[in-house]
Formats: sequence, C-alpha cells, structure tokens
Amino acid sequence: MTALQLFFKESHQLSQTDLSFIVNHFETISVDKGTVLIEPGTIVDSVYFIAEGLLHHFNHNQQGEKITLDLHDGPSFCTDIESFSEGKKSEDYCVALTDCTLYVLTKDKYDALINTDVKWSNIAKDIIEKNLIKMLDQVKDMSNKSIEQRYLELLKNKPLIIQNTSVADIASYLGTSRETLHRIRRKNILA
Amino acid sequence: MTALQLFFKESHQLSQTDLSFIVNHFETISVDKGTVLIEPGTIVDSVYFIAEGLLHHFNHNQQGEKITLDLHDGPSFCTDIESFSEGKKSEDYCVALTDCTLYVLTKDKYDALINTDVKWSNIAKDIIEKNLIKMLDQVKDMSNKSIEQRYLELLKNKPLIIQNTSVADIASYLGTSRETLHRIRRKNILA
DNA sequence: TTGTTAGTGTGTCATTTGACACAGTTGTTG
DNA sequence: CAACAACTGTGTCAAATGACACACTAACAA
Repeated sequence: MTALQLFFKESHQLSQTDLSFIVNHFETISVDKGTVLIEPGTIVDSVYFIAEGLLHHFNHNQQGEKITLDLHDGPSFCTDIESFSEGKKSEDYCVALTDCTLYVLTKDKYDALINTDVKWSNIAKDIIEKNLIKMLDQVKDMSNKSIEQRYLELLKNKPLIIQNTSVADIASYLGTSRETLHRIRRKNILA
Repeated sequence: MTALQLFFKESHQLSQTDLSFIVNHFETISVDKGTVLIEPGTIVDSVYFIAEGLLHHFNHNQQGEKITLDLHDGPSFCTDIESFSEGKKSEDYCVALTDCTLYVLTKDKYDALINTDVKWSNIAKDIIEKNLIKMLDQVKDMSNKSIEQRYLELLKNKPLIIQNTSVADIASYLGTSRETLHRIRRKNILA
C-alpha cells in the first residue's frame, strides 16, 4: 500500500474500489533537492501530496526579504490554494528542500473527482478543514508563544525540518532575524 | 431577501427552492452587546452567521493575558471550528462587541445538510476554503507587514471594528502592546 | 449624584531586538 | 585542488519595544 493510500485509509472509511478510483487520479513523481514546484507569476494547477521529503514554501516581502511561509513534511498535501482554487497568479515559491517522492493531482483531475464522486467532495472538505484548523493553531501559537518556545517545539517535533533548513529560513518562519535565532540556539546548546 | 440568502446567492448558483431549503435550517437570533456565544470548557455546537454586528474571538495565553484571535464583522460565518468539527472542548471566548443579528446553524442541522444535500456539501467546502485562504493571507500579513501598516489598513478597511474595540484588544490582535499601538495612533493623528 | 470600574494617554527606563560588519566553515564546481 | 559562494557564529551599537507607574476620562451602577 502506498503512502497516499495509507493516508486516505487512515482518515476515511473507503472500500478498496473507492480508494483505487481516487488514487488512480494521482501521478507519482520523484524530484531532486532544489526542484521548483511553484514560482511567482504562474497559475498553480496541481496539488502535491508529499510521500517522502520536505518542501519549502516561501515568498518575498515588500523589502525583498525572503519569508518562509511553511515548512512541509509528509504525509500531507501542499499547494498554493489561493492560486489553485481561484485561478490567480501565485506570488509564492515552493522548492524541494530534499529529494522528494510526490503524488501529483492536477486541477482537471481534481475537478473531475469533485464532480463525479460525492465521497471525494467530502474528503476534500475534510482535508481543507484540517488545514484550516492547522493554520488557526499556527496563528494562536504565533500570538501565544515566544519565539524560543516555538523553536524548541519545532526542534522536538520536526527535527528533520531543522536539519534541512538554513538558520535564516527558520528564523523568518518564526518571525525573527537569523541573529536572534542564533542567540536562542547558542543559549540552548549551552544549557 | 435576508442577509443570509444574499450571502449564498452571491457566491453560489442556487434555485430558490435549494436556497430556501438550506436557509430553513438556520434560526435567527438577536443578541445584546456583551453576550457570550462561546466560552472555554464547552463544546461548540453551532455555527454563527453574522448578519449585523461585530464579534470578538479571543483566548488567554500562558501568562494569562487576553489575546484577540479575530475581530469578525458580517456578512460572514464565525465559530470555533476545531471544537465544532472535532467535538473537542473549546479554549476560546466569542463575545458580541455590539448588538448583533445572527443566524445560527446547530451541529445536528449542519450534519443533516451535509448528509442529505450534495450542494450544501460543496458550499460548506467553499466556505471552509475561503476561510483557509483568509487565514493564509493573515499569516502572510503578519510576516510581511509592519504593525503600523496593519493597523492603518484595519483602520481603513474595518473602521467599525476599530471604533468598537479597545486599544488593548486591537494591540493584542496586531501582536503588540497597548503602549506601542498608542505610539502608532499618536503619530498618525499628528501626521 | 457619587462612587467604582474600565479604559486611555503618557513618561521613564531596562531589555530585547535588528542592523551591520566580519571572521571562520562548509560545500560545490570547474 | 583551488576558487568561489553560501552559510554560520559572533561582537558592537542604535533603535524599538515592553513593563511599570500614574493621572485623567468615560461609562455605569448604586
């Protein structure tokens, strides 16, 4: 059973027939570290399911500084939903931090699923809802926790992300400078 | 036509029959300023559509300080989706900042709609998706814009929210102290 | 009306942070 | 291997921020 099948099976009751029907709409790809999946000015026409590897989702702020929006690991979905769903040009980058194995669902196949299969419509709703809850939790964390606390939790819960991402990129993800993050790291190595 | 009907009509193609069927699952209520709709320790069993008025969504951080998570105006939906959807106890408050007219959809009626009407399932997906995009934009704003810039945009786009919310609550929404927000306000009054 | 409570405006001051500068390290590529 | 680029670690310093304190005002209830 593939990582994708496992993901659907664990979150939803589905017969093997339904599972196969849905999964057959996806295509498997392997990409090298550094591969650009999304770049500004393009319309995102795919959803990516990460079976293996890490993706770096970022953009540039008004001062031209690179800002990390998300650091994705698997098993989970990744796309620029605003571009994918509303057909707008993306303003973001999504780049592979490591070699990755991905399952790709293109927009036409996504629409075909939505329109023909009520089960998929509900699964899509649940996946979007889980992502909404994740974002709400992230906003709460940003308001409620210190940068140090969030760094230490990231280190504990997602060590692979820390290992494969530069200090500067993690700093911008946490909303601080690389110098401040460095002070936190130094303090916690010595402690 | 009610604010709720108008909201659905503008975002989705629906026959008058479908529209009435869906809207009939809601109940209208009027609540006074200060009414508590959600409080910690309870399981949220309703979604609220704001036809008129403002709602204040907040919680307390680890230091016991009040943190504003969202300031809602209409026409839009408001709930604690994590509690409503996953049946967890809420950790948040939701309180009316002004007298409000609300349309309430209870969880059993929501489930009934999801299970009987494919159209509603897709509408729910779209509403959740729009909220996800809104949250993603908020996270981008928090990373990309200064507190001053975000305050001035709030003042311009949602003046009613500024008028009906205390400086301390707006400050915690913007992620700063009431003193710092006060400095920003003073500076921009004089300018 | 008066007392009480919540909120606003403001100054001072210690702390934290970001900006800048630069040396050392690692990794890549011809 | 040598050269270069990218990143890390670090110190200094000015600026921004939060904490604290307190007077003043508005809203509300007794």
